[in-house]
Amino acid sequence: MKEPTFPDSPLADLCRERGLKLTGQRRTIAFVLSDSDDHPDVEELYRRAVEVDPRISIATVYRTVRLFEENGILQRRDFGGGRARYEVADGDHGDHYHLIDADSGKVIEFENPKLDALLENIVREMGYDLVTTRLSVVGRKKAKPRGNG
Amino acid sequence: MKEPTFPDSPLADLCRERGLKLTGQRRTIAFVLSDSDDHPDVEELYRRAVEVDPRISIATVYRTVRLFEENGILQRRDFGGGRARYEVADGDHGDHYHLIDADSGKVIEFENPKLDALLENIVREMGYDLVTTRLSVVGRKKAKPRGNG
DNA sequence: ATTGCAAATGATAATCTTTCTCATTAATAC
DNA sequence: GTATTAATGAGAAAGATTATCATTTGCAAT
Ligand SMILES: [Mn+2]
Ligand SMILES: [Mn+2]
Ligand SMILES: [Zn+2]
Ligand SMILES: [Zn+2]
Repeated sequence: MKEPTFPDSPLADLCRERGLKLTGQRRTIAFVLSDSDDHPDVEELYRRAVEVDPRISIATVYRTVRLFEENGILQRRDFGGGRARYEVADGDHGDHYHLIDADSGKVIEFENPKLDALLENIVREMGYDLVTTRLSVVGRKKAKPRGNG
Repeated sequence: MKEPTFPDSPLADLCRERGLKLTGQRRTIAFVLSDSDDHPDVEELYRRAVEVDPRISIATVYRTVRLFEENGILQRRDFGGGRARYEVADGDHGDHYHLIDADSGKVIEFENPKLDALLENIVREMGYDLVTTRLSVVGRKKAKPRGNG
């Protein structure tokens, strides 16, 4: 019966601004998401959310990420591996791409205006307007070249 | 009891070269794949294979695309929509990318050496060797600008 | 051509992620 | 505080893929 107390997160505010009903669960999930700077999948979000408020079900996490994505609050990512992953669609964080370490699975973000522009141009020259770019590269850490091999 | 007769496809030969046992089913699936120039999913491959030889199960199609992918014969693609899609990893067809028409779902292939090089460079400058590029863009057909609106 | 054996197949169960159902609960407006 | 309506929880269902296991088959050695 005791409700956990935590401040309204930026995402919770966004939720309100869009006229979405701000339930306890959504407030919790929004808090967890605002607090994350990685790319959790639904199971991981569920774990983090339960830690803040155990009165939450995984069904609601699924529902909420879908809702947030439909409302432009979240971005869904697919890094392979079968489950969707999510991150905040942050205005000032900006569009970015992902490099996945082939050995560790670690996700490294990067931006590149040249790449932005090139993709725009390619698509335009094919007679289309760019709607979405789905891009991730897998790489393997280079062995540092040594003076004496 | 009657076996369908069709010539060995390039992929069937590849299969033999790699020392993979060339079963009737694999010959059929290889034939169907060699005959395709699109990006079928497993269900679609199954449909095409059954047309050539009904003595084939979808389990074997799943097994075979996995085997072929592990052996560099096939490439798996993910265009969203829940099912993996496949195309021949053709040496002379070359690496290419995919533009998906947002309205029709049609897949349009393109190559772009500048893009190849840029991605290589970006990844290298982050200290990695490029292993795989997963890239597809979604676009919407531009309305042709008209002299009189 | 026959035989022997390991590997592949077919049918179906199991798994995994995500969505749906429906009875119950809770958020917002009055 | 009450009413209304939407959201939630628990579990069933769906959809894609993989695993299981008895049976069949490719292929190499006779
Ligand atoms: Mn995927
Ligand atoms: Mn997918
Ligand atoms: Zn990111
Ligand atoms: Zn292609």
